[in-house]
Amino acid sequence: MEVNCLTLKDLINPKQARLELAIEDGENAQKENIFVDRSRMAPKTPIKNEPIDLSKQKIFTPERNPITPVKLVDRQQTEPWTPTANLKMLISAASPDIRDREKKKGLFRPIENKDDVFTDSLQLDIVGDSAVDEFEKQRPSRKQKSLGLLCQKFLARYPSYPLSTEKTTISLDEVAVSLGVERRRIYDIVNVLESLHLVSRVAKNQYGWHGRHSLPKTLRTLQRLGEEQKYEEQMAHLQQKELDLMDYKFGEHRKNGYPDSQDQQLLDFSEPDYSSSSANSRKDKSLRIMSQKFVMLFLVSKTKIVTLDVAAKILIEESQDTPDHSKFKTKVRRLYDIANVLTSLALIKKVHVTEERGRKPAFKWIGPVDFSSSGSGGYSLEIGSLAAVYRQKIEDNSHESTSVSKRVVSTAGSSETGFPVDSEYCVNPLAHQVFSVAQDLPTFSMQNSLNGQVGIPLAPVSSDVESMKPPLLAGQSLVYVPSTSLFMLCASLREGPSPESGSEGDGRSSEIPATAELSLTPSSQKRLCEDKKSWEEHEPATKRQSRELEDSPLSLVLPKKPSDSIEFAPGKSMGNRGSASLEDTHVHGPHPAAEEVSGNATANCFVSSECENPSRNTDTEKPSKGNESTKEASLLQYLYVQSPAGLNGFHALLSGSQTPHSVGPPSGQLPSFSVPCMVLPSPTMGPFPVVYSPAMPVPISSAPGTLPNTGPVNFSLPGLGSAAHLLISPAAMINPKSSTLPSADPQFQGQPSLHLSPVMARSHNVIQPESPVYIGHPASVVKLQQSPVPVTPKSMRRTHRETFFKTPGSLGDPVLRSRERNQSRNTSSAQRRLEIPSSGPD
DNA sequence: CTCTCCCGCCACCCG
DNA sequence: CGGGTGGCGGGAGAG
Repeated sequence: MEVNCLTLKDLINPKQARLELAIEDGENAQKENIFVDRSRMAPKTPIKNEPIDLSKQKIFTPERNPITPVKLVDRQQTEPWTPTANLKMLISAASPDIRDREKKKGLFRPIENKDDVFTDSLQLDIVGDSAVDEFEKQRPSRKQKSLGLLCQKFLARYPSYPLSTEKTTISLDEVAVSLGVERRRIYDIVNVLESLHLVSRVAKNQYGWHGRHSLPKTLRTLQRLGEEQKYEEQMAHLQQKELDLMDYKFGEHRKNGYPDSQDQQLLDFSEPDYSSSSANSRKDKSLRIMSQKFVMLFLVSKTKIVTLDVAAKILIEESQDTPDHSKFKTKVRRLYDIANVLTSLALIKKVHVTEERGRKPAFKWIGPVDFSSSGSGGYSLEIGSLAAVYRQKIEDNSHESTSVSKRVVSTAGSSETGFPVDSEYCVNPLAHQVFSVAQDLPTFSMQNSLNGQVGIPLAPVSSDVESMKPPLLAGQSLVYVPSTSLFMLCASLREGPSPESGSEGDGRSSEIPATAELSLTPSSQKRLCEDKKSWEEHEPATKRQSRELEDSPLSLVLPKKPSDSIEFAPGKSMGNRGSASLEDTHVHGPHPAAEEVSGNATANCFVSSECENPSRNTDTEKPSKGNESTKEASLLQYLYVQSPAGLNGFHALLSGSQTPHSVGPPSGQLPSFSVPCMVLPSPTMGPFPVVYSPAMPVPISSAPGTLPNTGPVNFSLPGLGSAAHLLISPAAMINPKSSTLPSADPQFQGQPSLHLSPVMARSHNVIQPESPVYIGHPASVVKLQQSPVPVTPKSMRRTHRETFFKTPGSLGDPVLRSRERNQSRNTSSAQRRLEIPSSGPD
């Protein structure tokens, strides 16, 4: 009720309402960090504040950050109505229908306006005087209402990696109100999130927020399922067909007898982690299932690119729907909805695939890949049928000219992987891929690569690696193309495919039995769910964390922000060696520029040590590691590789001593490679050498616990400053994209960074802007730049937040606030509602 | 034009 | 039955 009042009030006098809110904020800010605060704070900490649309939004610029709250306030005061409000008014005036509609939605609208207002205000600041632009932006364009944006807002409310102890409940009503949308839209978001286990239904109108902790696991499961479903095959089949037939007729493929029957149930493993009683009674949950299948397609795809039409066709086939055009159309619509959510999760990114036929909308998986199915290795690619040769051109929307057209020959087994695309984005940089990439690199624009991010395959994906991996050569593993200022570091850790898989399976099994079992049957899946559930619910946080490590929240991590730059598994933060080591490293190494080598070595040592020490991988290791690492460091040997001509002065140091403990190629063919390596960029790159020391040897799967362990990758940039060091967890490297993208997706990435030490943050801040790696990504840059200051409160804050959950410093954090708010809400829904008015509408 | 996908009607289902 | 859910597809904005 009160909510209504509030909204009405707002409606009547938005400005006033806003002020009131502000006041309240001030009052309550400390106990309740509310959105309101957020909005105000936003200027300071843009990151959390606004969900940034990775793919779409270019609007946001660093400038925004500087904005001071004061200004914001002033502006608001001076401007009675926000542009958005005006716009809306105009619109409603113009259209009676709209007006009516507005009235109907009256309750929601106000809030929505508020949101818009804030957003607008920010934008305005950015834009400056250009009223026109402002207007344009102000207008509640379709984009502003897009599901993706909405989803980002939604996600912004919750921590990506909530503490295990903390249970966040999501009230659909509340969310809908606070986001100013109809509940219907929230369902769309929640359904997709639920399909990934980011949330689960707790009760009517109530969802539990789980965050991304289990995402890797879920993805792994989906990948496996996808493999079982032979989606890859199906996709290949469809693609091939398209080549052959311009007109695709539904039903043609069915004969293939792809397993479709099980899907429903299998996919249905989305059973909530919370023992949600009611949970999914919905008749079909098709959106959820669709979402899962869609994800599966990416996961099984070698290219990690899925065109909507193919996805739609596969889905239609499976659903046994009559393949009429309308169905197809509808499917595609749904896929867009799903894709929007997935995009806001930084799991996929939009691209276009150009084939003979023309350009097709598609999405590329940019999320974590380290979770790779590896384990069982069960399903080997037997895609002999794929022997289709097709040429695809993938364009990254984000940037103009660069499109790479590649010819992909998929021969049985190996070829598919060869997709340039992957390499392009470095999602899964395999040695061979790297090669191809290198050739193509010139064509890529920085942006592209950046968007895609730099990827270092720390944990080779078994599937991909196995079949395709060519022998690794020192030269191959690292590619640096100065000309484009794009540099890619690719190292594949494991060589022996077989060994890897085996090891992986073992390790994994040991660690996560449930996973191994996933298998095909629905029951198993359910089990999975249950396991997860129990796991989350009952398992001690510490244990859980350790496990999670494997899962790789890490992969998500790319340092958007200084603090974020290094993400560790959330759990890790607590005591994991990984984090500790990193910190130590930072502490030690930061100073001397000269340290490029020595310092790097040190850093590497740490990393390598981790790698070398299998034990560490397991949960056993701890902070103590730092010491050990140091010791070991001394032992490490590096091979200095002169920059190949092509590399333009890029230097690489490879540690020869290291041997992949877990993976250890039987013959030790490429032992040298498995080692962490240091890469020193040439002058081109700038003063700072980049050191990359992936814990290559450890296949993720093989040493699940270690995963994170793989050890952080160190990039040290002596030139930048004394302290400039970048440590990137291997996992992170794997999914550079995600990390990079994160900029768009502040919350996710930002939060994870538990371990960043101030130094780290500092260094990042300094470095990133300049570092080639980051250049391409506008968003990332922004974030990075956010805190030019050596140690930004923000970064610190985050760190604390993540690590300790709640700290004084974190107060300012919107996310945290929201989280807290939610928790408080949990207590009573009624209260929540009450709160909403005041706090909710930020 | 095509691509996207918002919007909200209305059918399901559950309590 | 009422209300929470969510399938579905018309139709319009964006490019």
